[in-house]
Amino acid sequence: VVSVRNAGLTARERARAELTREIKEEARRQLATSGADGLSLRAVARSLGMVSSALYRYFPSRDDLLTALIIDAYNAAGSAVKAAIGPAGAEVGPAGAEVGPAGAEVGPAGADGARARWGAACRSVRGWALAHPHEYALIYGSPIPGYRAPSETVEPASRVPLALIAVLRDAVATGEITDAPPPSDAPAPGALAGPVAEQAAALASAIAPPEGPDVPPDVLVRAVIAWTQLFGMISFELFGQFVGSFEPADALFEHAIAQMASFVGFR
Amino acid sequence: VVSVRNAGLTARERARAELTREIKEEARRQLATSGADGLSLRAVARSLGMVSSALYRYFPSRDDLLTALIIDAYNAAGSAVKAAIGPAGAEVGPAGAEVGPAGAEVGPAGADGARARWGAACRSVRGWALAHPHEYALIYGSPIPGYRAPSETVEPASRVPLALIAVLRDAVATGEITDAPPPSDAPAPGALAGPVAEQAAALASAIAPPEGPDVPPDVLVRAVIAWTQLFGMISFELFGQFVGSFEPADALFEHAIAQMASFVGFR
DNA sequence: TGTACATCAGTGAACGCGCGTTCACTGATGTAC
DNA sequence: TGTACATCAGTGAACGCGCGTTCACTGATGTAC
Repeated sequence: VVSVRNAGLTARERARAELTREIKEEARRQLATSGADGLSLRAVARSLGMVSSALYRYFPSRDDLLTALIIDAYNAAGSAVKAAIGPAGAEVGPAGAEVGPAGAEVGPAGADGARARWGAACRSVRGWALAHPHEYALIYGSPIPGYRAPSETVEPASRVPLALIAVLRDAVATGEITDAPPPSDAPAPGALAGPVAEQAAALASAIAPPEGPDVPPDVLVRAVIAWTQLFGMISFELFGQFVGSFEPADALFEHAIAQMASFVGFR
Repeated sequence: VVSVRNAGLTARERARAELTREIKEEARRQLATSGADGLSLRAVARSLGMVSSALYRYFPSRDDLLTALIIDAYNAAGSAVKAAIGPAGAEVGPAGAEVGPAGAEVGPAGADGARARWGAACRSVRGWALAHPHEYALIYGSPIPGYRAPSETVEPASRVPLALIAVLRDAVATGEITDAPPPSDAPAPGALAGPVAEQAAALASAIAPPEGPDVPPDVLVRAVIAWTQLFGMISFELFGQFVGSFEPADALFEHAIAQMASFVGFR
């Protein structure tokens, strides 16, 4: 019986899918109190009214359960960002790169302008992190001692960065981002140094779509800086480094997002 | 017997100080393999050739040992930064704030200019983090489940930020930092919004020295953004988010430090 | 300077607990003819 | 449509392990007179 979607699933298969979901859900709940490496198969089984050995029908080991949670978390974060930035922007043809940095006011990329989409992406990362702090810690916090992430986590981990890059690419295509370094008076510190330029160029061409313009290395590097700023700020907020100064941090985030968007070069 | 320094210490006292040090050292070593919440008193005792109950003569509980490690880590990070920025800059008198943002090339604050000191501070944080990744994770990584940091950790935790602020203050005093927001063409996104302005002003006056100029809120907020950028980038490097793109990250760090120094307003 | 007593460091056994994983098993669900 | 067999989910007991903390104890180090 080849099943399409859900209908053709046998009772056993449906039960298995359901229980797999419930196990992960309960495990996520326990992350909150015990942290990643306090996660206990026995405790999860107990909460589900099962015997601990039964879980081995669903996950061959504790680490595999952890891997599943990590992949889910990356996917959830990626989906949040993708939903925030909306559909892919203007589908420019292969030769759309010559718009120049002094375009009109309204960028035609997607429903919103590129700057707004970038801001929405940043906000959505923070929003997801605040709503799921333990899953955030799972993927962006300290590594779990004794756990080696298998290669299946690599692709999910790239979803957020790729979504951000998509915004960059659209912005470059529509001229909503200025290629030149941000107007700093001193000429020296703004220029891309050797190794960074190489790494950025390599990355830019690795992620270049089959057709359409590249993201210039300058832009890419500035975006990486903004990206690390965002995650640093989220980590500080979640992990308590702001207590007594910038808490609540909502306003600080809005300010930082705007500043860093300008820094990246968004018009 | 009132002891001065080390001389007047009794043999018992010296032995106790020595063993306390060794226990913490061994515990730090174990952080590397087991992580913070895998830290085991029994394992530490075993490595030291003692029986586990003996440790209770030195630390009343596992959490107290953790607290000691956390305080040590904060202090070590703080010392690294303080050593990097060198002696406090130009000791300007109470009315040294009127230098204006268009000063001369060579800033007379300390041995180096303020921009160089800021850069050195950033580099020293990263250097310390790379040399002590597990202690970095202990204080700046995900919170340890079930552990509540006692209030004694608050003061050590403030050492790094206070050191950075000292650089800012010196720079403001000597006019090595431009108060105006970084030259962004759009006027709106650069301005400080309501709540951030208030939080920044409150913080600025809370940390103001008895005499001498304040750090303007704009500068403070931009420095916070740069500060979170630095820690975000360090965390990404240590926790493995850069693998395959910007690794090794030395050049990226140098570039980011320069860019963010300009962003903060350092001349 | 020497003795009597108090303080302290470290021992070893024990309490009570939780963990991941394996294994032989029972009973239900699915499949092939 | 019904039967025989294979697959799978869940059980319960067990293995071997490690943990934090307490407690009564021995022996060494320090202190007061």
